[in-house]
Amino acid sequence: MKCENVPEIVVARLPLYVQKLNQLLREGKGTISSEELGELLNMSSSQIRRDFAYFGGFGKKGSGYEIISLMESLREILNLNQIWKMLVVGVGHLGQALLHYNGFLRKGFEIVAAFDSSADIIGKKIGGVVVRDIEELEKYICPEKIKIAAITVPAEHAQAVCDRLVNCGVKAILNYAPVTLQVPEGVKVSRIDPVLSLQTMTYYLQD
Amino acid sequence: MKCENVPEIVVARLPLYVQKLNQLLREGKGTISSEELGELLNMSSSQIRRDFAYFGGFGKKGSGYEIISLMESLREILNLNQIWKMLVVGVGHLGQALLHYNGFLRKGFEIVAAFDSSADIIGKKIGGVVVRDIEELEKYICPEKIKIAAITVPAEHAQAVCDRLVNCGVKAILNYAPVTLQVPEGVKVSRIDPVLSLQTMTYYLQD
DNA sequence: TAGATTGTTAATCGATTAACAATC
DNA sequence: TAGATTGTTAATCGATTAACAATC
Repeated sequence: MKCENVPEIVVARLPLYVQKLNQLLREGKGTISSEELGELLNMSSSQIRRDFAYFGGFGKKGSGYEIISLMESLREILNLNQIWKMLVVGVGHLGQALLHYNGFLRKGFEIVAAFDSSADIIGKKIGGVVVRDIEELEKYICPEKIKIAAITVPAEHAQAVCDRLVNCGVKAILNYAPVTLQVPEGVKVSRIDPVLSLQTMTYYLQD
Repeated sequence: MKCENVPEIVVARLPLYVQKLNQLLREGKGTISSEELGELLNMSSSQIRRDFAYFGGFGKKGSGYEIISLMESLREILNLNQIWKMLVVGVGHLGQALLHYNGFLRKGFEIVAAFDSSADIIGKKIGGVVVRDIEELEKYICPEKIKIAAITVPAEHAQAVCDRLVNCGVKAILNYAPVTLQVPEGVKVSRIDPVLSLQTMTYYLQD
């Protein structure tokens, strides 16, 4: 399985494949062609075969892809066969919603700690996790070697929190704050901002 | 202001510019160069100038861009100078979080109605909005001419809900369900799925 | 004026697609 | 074997960047 120089845009499609293959599996399907998978995901069969080719190809000429084994291979490539520990920093409305959401754990991302600066909420238990004082961030996280964090603090504090997280060895950040974060090379940031998405779509709306 | 054939990827960057310009404005800055804006947004100055050129260009050679007027122009292009009405379909944990979130309204997106199929929640008022029976979706939405909806129903119902929304004239969908929706041409879908983002980032993580 | 910075073009880079030999 | 479909290459398409004349 060769994996050098895979474009990021290709990597970003792999979870989409995993998700659809998982659904097909539950529906009892055994194999699928790139053509059919493409139709389900609104992409070309060429692109799918090209994407898989970066990792050596998983199919059988003439009959397509075995869904179980393809999914397993992709999950392996994406490092999904483990429970990833994750922090939440900022326990306002949004942070609380994340703590209550069980979809993360179901997909292998376990929220192991939450931090906030407000005395009103520090010490409370939310969604099974005790909220800690943000001042204890470094003390808690550095020895734990946690690689993933979600930032759900107000915009004006997001960069400072980000810096502290990066300083503690966090390498992947889910950024819910409406700001563009600056991070050193090697740290990945994904922005989750539904408002940006809406503002893009309104370009195409009349009225 | 020429606006034909603007690539979607360019349109998707415009809200990012608006957001950063808004921040700069609040900080009291008056003008900015493409170079400086690029640094703040982690992109090249060339790209920024090229993006603006699709709409005719907004700068002054030698001195850069006036922040207020650039922002106003971009907001106009994106149709942001109005309140957009928006529906939420599915009032589980996630839907309720959206109804309580005031960031949408602050940015010009007003949630005017919510729908669910569960008798337990129909009729309740959440975040200032009464939850209606999903069966009344068409009756409510068609005359209202609402263009934007958020789908927060379980994965297995998302496509059916989507079809009904599209049928009622909805043209922009914020899809929180973990499925790829099929929509006719002219309807835009934005997926909000933090798990997909996490699964992309874990590719780059060791361990 | 001199310096700065735009708007725009051409060159480069990278991603997608079409095509097809290989082969199950 | 014949039909189907992959893996892969080359061609195409589109986006980004570099460069610079125009000009504030």
